Amino acid sequence: MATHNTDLPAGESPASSRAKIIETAEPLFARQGFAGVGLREVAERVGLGKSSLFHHFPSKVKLYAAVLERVLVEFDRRLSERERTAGTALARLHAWADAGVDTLAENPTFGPLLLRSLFEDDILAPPERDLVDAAFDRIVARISRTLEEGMASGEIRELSIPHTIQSLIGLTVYPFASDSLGQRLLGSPIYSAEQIRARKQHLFEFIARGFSVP
Amino acid sequence: MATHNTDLPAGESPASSRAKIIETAEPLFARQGFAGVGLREVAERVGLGKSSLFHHFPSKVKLYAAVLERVLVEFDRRLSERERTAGTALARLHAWADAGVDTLAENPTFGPLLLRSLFEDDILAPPERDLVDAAFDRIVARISRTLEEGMASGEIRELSIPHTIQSLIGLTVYPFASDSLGQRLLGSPIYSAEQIRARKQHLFEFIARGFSVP
DNA sequence: GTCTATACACCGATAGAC
DNA sequence: GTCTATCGGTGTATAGAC
Repeated sequence: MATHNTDLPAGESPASSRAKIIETAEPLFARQGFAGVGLREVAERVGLGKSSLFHHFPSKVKLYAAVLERVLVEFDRRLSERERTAGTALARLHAWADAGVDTLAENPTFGPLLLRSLFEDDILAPPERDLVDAAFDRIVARISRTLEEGMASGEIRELSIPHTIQSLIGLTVYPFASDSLGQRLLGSPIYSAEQIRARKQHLFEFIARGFSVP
Repeated sequence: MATHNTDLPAGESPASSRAKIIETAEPLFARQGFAGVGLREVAERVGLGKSSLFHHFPSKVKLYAAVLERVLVEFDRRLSERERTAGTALARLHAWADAGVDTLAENPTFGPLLLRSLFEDDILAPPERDLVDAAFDRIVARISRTLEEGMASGEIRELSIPHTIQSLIGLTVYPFASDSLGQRLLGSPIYSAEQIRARKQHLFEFIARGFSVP
């Protein structure tokens, strides 16, 4: 009865325009950052007039927030798939590192966007900011819980949980944000199958060695 | 004989305006990134008219390059002070991690700027880009050499040098770029004496455990 | 070496027709 | 839901007086 067509082809991208705009803006924000992207460019790529964007998002900031939230939620979802891994805490951390690298490797915008969301803090304001923070907190809580569990059971050595989380981010997310440096350093793109495998192995070894009891 | 006063008060900041502009722009670029900073704001803080900046720097990009280069050169200089540390390769890596953290802790703009220089690659073009790349390469070469040396002598286990460098950057630089996240995670700013100490200890343990032979 | 004035493009955002 | 037209403001950069 609505004037809008809410009945969808089922299976076909309902996406409306909203999802399409988010997907189009995502790589631009990832590469250029919030300030570096103009809505004109986004609109052009979507195939809309600039003003039409404002029908779907009331402001540029809210579009950016929508992009970030989608990334964080998806990243968290990918980790959650491994929540019930094996028995030991260390095995779960290993599985999460594996899932994290897979997710970053499959989505080249995720590394830069996640990194930006972590150190460019003066873009989002309280209303949208809270959504992004909440998504991030879920990820942190997930890891913290398992670290505590492992330390309690004596499986993992005593270490500072916040510093460990920072280290895990630095070891996992950062390398997938620095694509060009990675390429210069490694000789081949970090997004190549070969380097993804190498990165995983490197990361796993650091986790195993860094976390095991003395 | 020159019309400009090239004779300096000796000890007093010669700085002319150039250095002052760089120092003023540095924290702005660190927080907001290249695209997020307007020359109007820089000029205001320096106490000049906007147009006067162009007398000292022919373009915004060259100012940004000058800021980045200064940071990279200074960072490299701080590492170089420990070049002749102790005897063993592992001790030198330890000393460099120590110096790196000290430098990042003393210069809150360095973390964000270094991180930006590593993953925002489409800002600088070949002429200025080469200067920044060269400064970065000196740091990488320094570390690579010592890693190779340690691996050759059997003091350090066999590992991928590029991936290890990426890991060291992620473990050392990244945490000092994410000030607000650090604060939310840690409870107190990463730039507090207490957290600097904690970060160092954490980092040292990861290096010792991650690099030692099986 | 600093200033005022200006050029010209683009910014995010709004109004209102269709 | 998309469009055209337009708003006020800012962006980098230049010209030229002082």
